[in-house]
Amino acid sequence: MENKKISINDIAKHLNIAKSTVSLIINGKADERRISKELQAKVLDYVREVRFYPHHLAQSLATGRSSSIGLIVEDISDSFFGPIALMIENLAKTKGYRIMYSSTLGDTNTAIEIINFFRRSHLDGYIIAPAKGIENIVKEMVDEHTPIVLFDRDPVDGVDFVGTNNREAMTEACMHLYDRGFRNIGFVTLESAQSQMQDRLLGYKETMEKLAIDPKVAYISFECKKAMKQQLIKDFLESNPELDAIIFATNYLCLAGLAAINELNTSTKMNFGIVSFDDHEAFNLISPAITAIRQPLEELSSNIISLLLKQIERPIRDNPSHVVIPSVMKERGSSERKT
Amino acid sequence: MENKKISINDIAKHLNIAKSTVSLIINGKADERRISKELQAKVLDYVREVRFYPHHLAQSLATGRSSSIGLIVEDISDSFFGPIALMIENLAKTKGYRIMYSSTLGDTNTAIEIINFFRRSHLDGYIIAPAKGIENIVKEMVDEHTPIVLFDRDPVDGVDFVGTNNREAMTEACMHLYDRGFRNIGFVTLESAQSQMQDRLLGYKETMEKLAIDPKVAYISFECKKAMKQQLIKDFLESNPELDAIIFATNYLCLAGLAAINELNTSTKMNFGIVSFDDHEAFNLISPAITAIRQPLEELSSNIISLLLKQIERPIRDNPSHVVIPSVMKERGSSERKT
DNA sequence: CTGAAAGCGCTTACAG
DNA sequence: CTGAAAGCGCTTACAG
Repeated sequence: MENKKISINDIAKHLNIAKSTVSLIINGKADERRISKELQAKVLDYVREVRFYPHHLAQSLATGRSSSIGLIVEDISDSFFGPIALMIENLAKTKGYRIMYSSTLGDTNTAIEIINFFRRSHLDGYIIAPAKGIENIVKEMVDEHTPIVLFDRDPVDGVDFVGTNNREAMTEACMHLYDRGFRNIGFVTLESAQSQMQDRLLGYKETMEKLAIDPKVAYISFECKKAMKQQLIKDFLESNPELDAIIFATNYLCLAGLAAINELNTSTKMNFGIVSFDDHEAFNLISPAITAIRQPLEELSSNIISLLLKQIERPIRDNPSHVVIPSVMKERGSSERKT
Repeated sequence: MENKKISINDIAKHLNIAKSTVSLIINGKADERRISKELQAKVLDYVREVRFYPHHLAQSLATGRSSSIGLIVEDISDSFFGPIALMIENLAKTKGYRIMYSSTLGDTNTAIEIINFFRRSHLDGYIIAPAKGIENIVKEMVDEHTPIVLFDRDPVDGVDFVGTNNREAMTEACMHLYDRGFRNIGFVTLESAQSQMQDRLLGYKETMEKLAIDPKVAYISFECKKAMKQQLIKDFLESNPELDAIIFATNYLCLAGLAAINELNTSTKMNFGIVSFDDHEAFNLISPAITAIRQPLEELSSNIISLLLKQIERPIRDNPSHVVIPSVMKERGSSERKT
């Protein structure tokens, strides 16, 4: 009750000094303005006594800096974006920035709404895993000199980007299976125009061509429910009985695929080669354990945040960075030599 | 470049009217103030033309409402908090609120820092899965009439709370295993004073006593790495060879435990009863599939947000709510009748 | 029907 | 060494 929002004015009044003086002292600019140590101590003591914290919004409005970063991902509960969000938050926190986040669920309109909503807060910077169709709004922001880093997919010309080597990693996965004796390698991917998915597809197709293997691809819609995904993959497997290995373009497709494989008769699934793009905490527990292409989440996160902070601190935009951090394959039982 | 931050002032100047008029029109209060339709149209057209969006911070400062909610969880990348965060965000969005989130990683000091950081922004409300030792700061906020809802653990007297029936659900899990012939049921839990963990432990101990079964409990530290957790569980199993079933107090403990069990010799793990508190997307894929106690994430989320919005909209605090939403057990292969 | 003024809680030249 | 003033971009009584 009595704790009714104290302000810098109240403090100034109580201490009989100007509020500018209070502001300077609180912000550690007292020495450079040569304010007496006694006054400083007096103010700081009182500030502590009444537990005064400057109002962030007012500070932001006055300084033009919000100390907040907008993080826009596809799905915060996803096993790729969740950990990245956590790491980015922790890194940002050490530099005094907080995170405002939002999930687009891959929808263009949602993404645009979120971005515009965030822009009204004049955040200091944006980290975005872009949904399709937001190139224009991103360019608008760049034109306004808003610090912005894209990641994971769909780089935009002239904008900092951080991602992994999807195509090469997929090539490696294909060769890995081939080297271990698998000759009929299928690919289960999302029906998606996003660049990271296209690159994975491309890596697969190229390599199949090089190996003179007939490519077999299942395209699954992102929107359909898990049970539906599972059914579609099952259909795919049943109509392509010659397949002896499958590469999944994402870990949740792999999970759905494993459920599908479990439904098939045992003979089919014996000695079936499997590789997943993106690791998963449960891949080690399934038998056989699932071989996975792991994205280096920590390095992705640290590159993202450091590029953004560089832009925030030095708004003179130099050449945009395009950082590619290679994924590494973690071999497990599911891709052991075909016997 | 030319897009340099237009303001309500610029608009007023350009149109030769007062900025208060612009403000009223933008906020849809033009009719009630009987501003001519022509003026309204003129202003709105111009606003659209120059793509003007009111500065959120300035609005907040003037109105005292930030339209933002602080969400403080233990770990945003966790399979419990991630989905809850997503659902809360989506529900909040429909009411015009955005989310600022942060992860405490269970650390008291981190939690207090985060809360104080957020408080400086004078957010409209807070949703918190409390870390230990933040009761005082929570009470402080309540005294200041800050809308706040706690969830998942450690309710505080006089503060709205949403959680599940940990104790009863654990009792159910114990009885479930007992009914299926398991007679030596162990319990693997976190070394944690959090109420939800204590309640699960209590449910286990009580039921064991009732069943005249000797309780066997492993306490694992939250901080230790996954490999370490796995090792500790393995030790526990080896030193208690009579166990024929295990209940895990969280899903990630279960994942670590499954890895531990995999390392044991095959005879031990055959016909071993397993139940996990909290479901996991991979539990269906492991064989046998893992029986789990599922928390109703959607209902938890919707209750949390609606309690908070009620507080925000009607700051006259009435009796605090304490909502308990029962979990339901999903039976799978890992708890089939012992043969 | 519309405008001038005060205020939200800060910061930052500027002046002395 | 310290204070008075203007301003950040809004909203909201108040006045006419």
